Amino acid sequence: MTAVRETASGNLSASELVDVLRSAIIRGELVPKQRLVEADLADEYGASRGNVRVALSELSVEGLVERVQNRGARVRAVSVDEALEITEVRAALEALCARKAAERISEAESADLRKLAKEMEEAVERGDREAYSLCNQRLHARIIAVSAQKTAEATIKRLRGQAVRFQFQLARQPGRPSVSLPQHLAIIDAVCRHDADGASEAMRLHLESVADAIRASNL
Amino acid sequence: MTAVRETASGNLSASELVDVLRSAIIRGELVPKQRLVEADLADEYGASRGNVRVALSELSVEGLVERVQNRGARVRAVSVDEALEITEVRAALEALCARKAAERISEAESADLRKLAKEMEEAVERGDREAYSLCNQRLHARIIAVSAQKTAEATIKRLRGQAVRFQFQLARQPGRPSVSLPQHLAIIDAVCRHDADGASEAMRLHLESVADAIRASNL
DNA sequence: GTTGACGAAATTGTTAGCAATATCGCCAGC
DNA sequence: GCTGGCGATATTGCTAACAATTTCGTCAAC
Repeated sequence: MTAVRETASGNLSASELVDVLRSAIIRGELVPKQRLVEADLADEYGASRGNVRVALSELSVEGLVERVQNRGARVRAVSVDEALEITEVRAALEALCARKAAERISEAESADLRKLAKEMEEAVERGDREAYSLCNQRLHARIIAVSAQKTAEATIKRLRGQAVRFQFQLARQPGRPSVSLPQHLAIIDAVCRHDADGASEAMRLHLESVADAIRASNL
Repeated sequence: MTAVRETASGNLSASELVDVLRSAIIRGELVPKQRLVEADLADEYGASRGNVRVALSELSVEGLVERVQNRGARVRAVSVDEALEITEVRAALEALCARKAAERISEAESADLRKLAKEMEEAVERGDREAYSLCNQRLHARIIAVSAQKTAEATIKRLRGQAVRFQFQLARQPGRPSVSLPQHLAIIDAVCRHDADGASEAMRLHLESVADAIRASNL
């Protein structure tokens, strides 16, 4: 006899379960407003209810899950207004990172970034959305890594997790790449030229434009 | 015989315990690097070990507690470098809030802020550090409230909690008020005049100066 | 004197079960 | 037909006990 559920692989520890659930929420496997019944999740992922409980607590601090006393947990639904706020905060934080990155980028990292710029141009040229989206993520991650700002990095990561639904939706928008490509190139150029003010401003403008796109798409 | 510990009042729930422990860490009752043994805390605060466990998990997500698998939890010790990073992130975020506050402040709120400015001047004039420090906190809180940026507010609050040790140390510095007072007044003035750019820049400069003071005090 | 193995004690990780609370369906009364 | 109580069920909150892991002291061997 085969198991009823194949998702339940083995016994997950509390910390593993946090990662699994976070990933499930971010990937959209668990949708906003969906109820998260402790016993069901324990069954589904093959963990004890106590561990599910701890995981839900942590995810609620991260802002991915909403808990109400005695009434359980649900996947938090982020409104458009909230997504805009989050994008503005990200703009401020990533602008800071871009500034720091421009100040301390090395030759090797600089060459790496310029290669990425070329990849992005090519992806757009041949209309490969998938590749462009991946490059986009890599670019933001790379700049944050070069900036070496741990606090900002952790904060941005958490915020990205909350707004991921909108990012996803945005990447599918028709004319989007032709708007964002020049912005991305401007950011890379400024960072590589050690132009701190320029990098900061270019990043801020880029994320302002993201905010505008979110505003436009859901109005 | 009197009880060995009088702190254990009653049975605390998990959510209450989080607040109690957070407060204890921020107030310095539990010092950095101090080990947090689950059984001891349960005993001390009159809660079950399970609830202590959940509370420590949540506080570790908040960045106040450091956990290592199978080796327990301790109060996280924030280094000077980290405090500087945190202050820079706060600078970016609070500058954003100051900008938004300048854009949407009402007449009533404006009058309130100007009254606070007068209070601060008077506190400095009569050398009342305590009062000035309280006004300082109120000012930052007020501007964040007026800005109505929930995401930024939550993020700033968390970061403040982590760096509170340095804030405290800073407030006791001798010449500090004479440096920060004009900055505070400039912020208030710009916000009340609906000068968004000015408010943002004034706040950024103020927190840059805080970063400088931290840098100087611990070198 | 130092090193390393061994075992006891301390501490964390996990699980199952009980108690408390909220939710839902049902039925009487208006 | 609608409203409001009432009991059954579903679900969360909590606790105590058990299992696994790490830490620390002891002691023998070199």
